[in-house]
Amino acid sequence: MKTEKISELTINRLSIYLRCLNELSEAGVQTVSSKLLAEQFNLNSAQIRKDLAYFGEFGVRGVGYVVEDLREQLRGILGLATTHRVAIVGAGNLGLALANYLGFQQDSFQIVALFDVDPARIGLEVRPGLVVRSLDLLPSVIPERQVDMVMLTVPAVAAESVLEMVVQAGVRAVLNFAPIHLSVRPGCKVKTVDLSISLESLSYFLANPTVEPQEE
Amino acid sequence: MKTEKISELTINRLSIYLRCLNELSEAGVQTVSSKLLAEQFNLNSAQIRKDLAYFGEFGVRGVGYVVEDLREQLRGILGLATTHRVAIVGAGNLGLALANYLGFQQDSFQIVALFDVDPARIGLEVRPGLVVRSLDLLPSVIPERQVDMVMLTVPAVAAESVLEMVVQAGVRAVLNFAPIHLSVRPGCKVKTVDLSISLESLSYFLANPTVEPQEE
DNA sequence: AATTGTGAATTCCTTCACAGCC
DNA sequence: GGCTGTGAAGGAATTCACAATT
Repeated sequence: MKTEKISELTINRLSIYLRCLNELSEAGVQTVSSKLLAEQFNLNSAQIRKDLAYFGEFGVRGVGYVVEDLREQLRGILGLATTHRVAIVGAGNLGLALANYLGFQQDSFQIVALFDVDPARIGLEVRPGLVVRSLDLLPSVIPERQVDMVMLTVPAVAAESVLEMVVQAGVRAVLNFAPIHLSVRPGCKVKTVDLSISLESLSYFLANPTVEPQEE
Repeated sequence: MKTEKISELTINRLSIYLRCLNELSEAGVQTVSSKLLAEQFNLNSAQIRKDLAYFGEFGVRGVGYVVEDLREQLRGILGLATTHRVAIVGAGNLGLALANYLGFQQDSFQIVALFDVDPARIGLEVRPGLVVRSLDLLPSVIPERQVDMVMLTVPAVAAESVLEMVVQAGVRAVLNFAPIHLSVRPGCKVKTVDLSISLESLSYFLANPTVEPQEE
């Protein structure tokens, strides 16, 4: 285990490797080589070995990696061994879609609270046990329900002030869907999913057909 | 205008600059310096100047950039002067949320078709003029409605085969929400928005609190 | 005086290539 | 023989620093 700082790019790839290991495990595969993993997502095998080597020596020379072992290691490294308790702020189309998205419920992320400012939405029971509550209740509900992560699906103009509330309530990880650059706050990690940027990047590609399409 | 290949990172930043210029324009600001722009999203001012310099000399030394001019230039470069016609494949929670998301409708992206395989969803009128249609109709509807972009909101297992259909129908730009690595197809650009990766990266941060939070 | 545009320097990330091990 | 782990090389992106321009 090195003490070097580990880049976000490496962490993102660990998620990708883990997903693949889950499939291999499902399929009953015992071991896998970095070469085989690399071919799945056209990456370089040395990159995979380097990524993993930041965290330990998980492989067996001449053999590869034991699927079950590496899978458990990655789940541990990524903090997925424990379930995260997630709140969604903003019960519009996107917020509700995320609340109902099955991909999260089953796994390591559980939606445990849902907030909005619109009185028309407050009280709506999205599914059994998950009711839209007033944003005013956020400061008390977040510690009460032990929320450790928030998804922000509020309009861009509201995002900065809601982030402030959320950080004050002790949350240290936020996934922001508002198309805006949020100011950096010590101790709180914010990741932004910006659909406009993605769409505009596709638009650029369409407008400039000389450029060959490439991996993002 | 250089002939160098321009990185995806540069293109993404152009979108960010454009959004800021739209706000400045709205506020009636005449000119802006790279330094001021940089401070908005803690970037380096040289980076902004370099990004812009790939496409031309838009600035005035000693003055900065004329907001309206640069705004129009960026809209042109990003292919936003013309409206894109977008189809959504997969009318589940996420697909419907995107179909109703106002952020797109007003701007350069117009949702003009919506597909699903589930008979229970086919025929649903999401809003006036936008009805969920059978996936079987995709090959004919896409050219008919002049769709040039697709958002894929189908389950991961279906994504690869739907992508094949979409590419066959002549679409060259796809925004994929399925948590899977899609194979690269010549002439078609695919961008993936992978929420699991984002969430797991936040989870890593929570599990490793020694690391300082940083810009994504 | 202020700010752009850009070569040079730096930092960061990826790939190569091979010693070491099973 | 096959595959990992890693130092060294190579490549890409960012930042510095300054000449050029208004």
